[in-house]
Amino acid sequence: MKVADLHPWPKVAEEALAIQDRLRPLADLASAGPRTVRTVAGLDVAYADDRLAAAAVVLDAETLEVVEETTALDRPGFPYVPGLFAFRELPALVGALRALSVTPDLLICDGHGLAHPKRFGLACHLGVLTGLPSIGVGKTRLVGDYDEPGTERGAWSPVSDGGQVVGRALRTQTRVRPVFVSVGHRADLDTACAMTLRLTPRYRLPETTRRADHLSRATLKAR
DNA sequence: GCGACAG
DNA sequence: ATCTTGTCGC
Repeated sequence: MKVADLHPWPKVAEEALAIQDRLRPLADLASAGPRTVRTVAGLDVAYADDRLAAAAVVLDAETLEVVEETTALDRPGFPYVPGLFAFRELPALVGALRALSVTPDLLICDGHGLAHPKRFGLACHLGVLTGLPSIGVGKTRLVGDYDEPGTERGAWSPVSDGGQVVGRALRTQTRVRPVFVSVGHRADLDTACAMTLRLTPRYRLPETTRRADHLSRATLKAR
């Protein structure tokens, strides 16, 4: 699939922050989620020494069967800095997405979207770059306060930051710690949570990110 | 000055 | 993210 060019890529935090400020207005956080979601793409990155491997796995949203999977190798071009995480993984992720022959209906990112200090996490950034609906499903909180949701699968509670609801703590498995769902681009929070639940029939994390996680690690070992 | 801090 | 042994449980 086609993805907008990244250049110029920032080298330091100051430049990265400027890019976030410039792209933030382009994120569509208001419109309703896609009407029909037939395919969903999971994305993840694995690290080793001075290398990283990104993987994109497209699943049939109905059967959860693999439709296509791609990978891309890269070198760390930016350090890990909370809030600027996207600048570390985006190049590799975009590489994997460009290798895809199909265009997924929704992107499931391993990290946050709106639930970010500048309201422009990885999911927003990737959504703007691809123009595709995207959501963020993180394993831990980055910003915001929230009450522990009920113990049953499906229970959730809002995550608020600066007097604004930026996402939800969603229980995907009964008595298992929740995941953090937030909007990225062209998707609403209800749809994001509904999709997350559809993708977690058995485990805490979406089947999409689990598959992408395995593939990225295997790719790193293979070379 | 002391915590908090996606992966 | 990654480094790591054993251990509890299906």
